[in-house]
Amino acid sequence: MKSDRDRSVRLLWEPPAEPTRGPKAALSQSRVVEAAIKVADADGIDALTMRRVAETLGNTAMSLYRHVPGKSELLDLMVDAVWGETEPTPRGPWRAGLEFYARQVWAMYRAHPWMLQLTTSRRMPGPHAMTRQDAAYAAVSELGLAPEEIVAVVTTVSHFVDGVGRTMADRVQAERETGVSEEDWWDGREALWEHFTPDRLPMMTHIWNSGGFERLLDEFEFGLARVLDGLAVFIESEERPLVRPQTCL
Amino acid sequence: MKSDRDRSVRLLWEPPAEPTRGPKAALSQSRVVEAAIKVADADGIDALTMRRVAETLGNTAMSLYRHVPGKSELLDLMVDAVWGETEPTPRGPWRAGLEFYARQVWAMYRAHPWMLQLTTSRRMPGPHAMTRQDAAYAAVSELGLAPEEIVAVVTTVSHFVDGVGRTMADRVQAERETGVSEEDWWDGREALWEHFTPDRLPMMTHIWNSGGFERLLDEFEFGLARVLDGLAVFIESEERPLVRPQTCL
DNA sequence: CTAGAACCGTGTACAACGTACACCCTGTGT
DNA sequence: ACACAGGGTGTACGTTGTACACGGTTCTAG
Repeated sequence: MKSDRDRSVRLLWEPPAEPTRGPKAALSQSRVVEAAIKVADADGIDALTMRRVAETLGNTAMSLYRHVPGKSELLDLMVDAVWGETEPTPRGPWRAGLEFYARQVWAMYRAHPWMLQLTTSRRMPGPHAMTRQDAAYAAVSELGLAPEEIVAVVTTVSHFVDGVGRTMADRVQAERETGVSEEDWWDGREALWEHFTPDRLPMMTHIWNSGGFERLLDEFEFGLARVLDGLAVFIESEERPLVRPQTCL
Repeated sequence: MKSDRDRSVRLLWEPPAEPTRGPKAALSQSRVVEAAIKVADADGIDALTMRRVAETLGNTAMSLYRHVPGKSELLDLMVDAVWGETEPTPRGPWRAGLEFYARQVWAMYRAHPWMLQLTTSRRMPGPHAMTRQDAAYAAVSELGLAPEEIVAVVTTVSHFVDGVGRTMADRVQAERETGVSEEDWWDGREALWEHFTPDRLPMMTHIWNSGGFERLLDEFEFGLARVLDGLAVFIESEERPLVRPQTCL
């Protein structure tokens, strides 16, 4: 148990020690991670099998296990490698900082939608993810907020970006799996439209008939502006209401 | 293809036709869906196998296929059944309405965290999910918003709730899989704390030392209040800036 | 300079998954 | 009475992660 967890920590935070003996390795940890990211980018997280990664490297599945303890740890490494591609939030006014952070994460999710399909909570955090988050905290560090308020503010932005990202990622995956674009998919749904009757779905039919679904606003841009507006209200208010968790599961 | 999609629509929107001939069925579509939800609630979405569901019903795996076309469609049915457990948003002031909607969805996610691990975008929407969303649109229908603005406002709330829900769901799943509570997990991470040095992670060590991570604010309550504040700024402003998508993937 | 340890990659094998298929049994409409 | 529609079972296949034993390669200790 303990050794397992310590091993995972070392795996992410310390560079792999290179051996002094044995034949020269054709593979390496970074090459495996790189290849795995490429596979996930190209064909989605479901296509990421050990056999497939090995194949793109010209080796067999079991060869990967010399460089990576298992698939779960490979995912850890992939996640942190992708975080490493982002820019840390620079110092500056809080709103610009949070916006920068949000855009970086959003760009990351767009480039690697599979990131959102990986469970993140208990996954071991790596150094890149941590430093990026640290820089985001720094963006709101000089507003006189309590420490827990700093965390809450950044977390709120993260949750929003995660939310938009997830629906985007789902869309990408669905398009890849079915080979049908979002529009074509919904167009082919005559059997569904039959159930769109004004008595059952009054608002939806109204929005539909007035073309509201055809000229949608940008989900990310719209939502981000609102979230930052809301945080501004909080940050600029004199007395800030503290919200403590009561039964937070 | 076409018949496939039409079949999925009928599966969700029309009650299953009951047969006139043949032996009395021990199972039924609703019993299968019910059992599947119970399994997912108890042991997570990964434990939801056809064999396992059948077992809890006292049957074999293949028997399920008489009542459900396949696992994917079973998931569709589970999702819509859970939506059916929520209250539709009542009429009233917009802010109370959106708050009600957010709390309903949040409660739904807390009761069934696996909902957030299912891909939602291309999943066939069922009648319950649709009517709930319709009622949410209705909450902001009388503010003089353009149709696409109505959609954007509700979508923003949804994205936030999805975001909080996801981290909550991840936490629940991790606790179940490892049998270790969130606190114990992080406590056992000495090897990780060694890397928490002020030069690498200045903000995090500062927040940590001042105990900010130990008295966190309620993520849902805090974030929801900010998001609604931000939407209020938008709704009450005279000229609303329209944000159109440019290259939305 | 040589023996052996350390290391790299391979091949085989297993359990668990969704589900296609062939089968037998049960009950109703003609 | 009988055909047949429908319910449930047993077997089997392909795919997944990975444990294990093995053979080849290179550096280090004696």
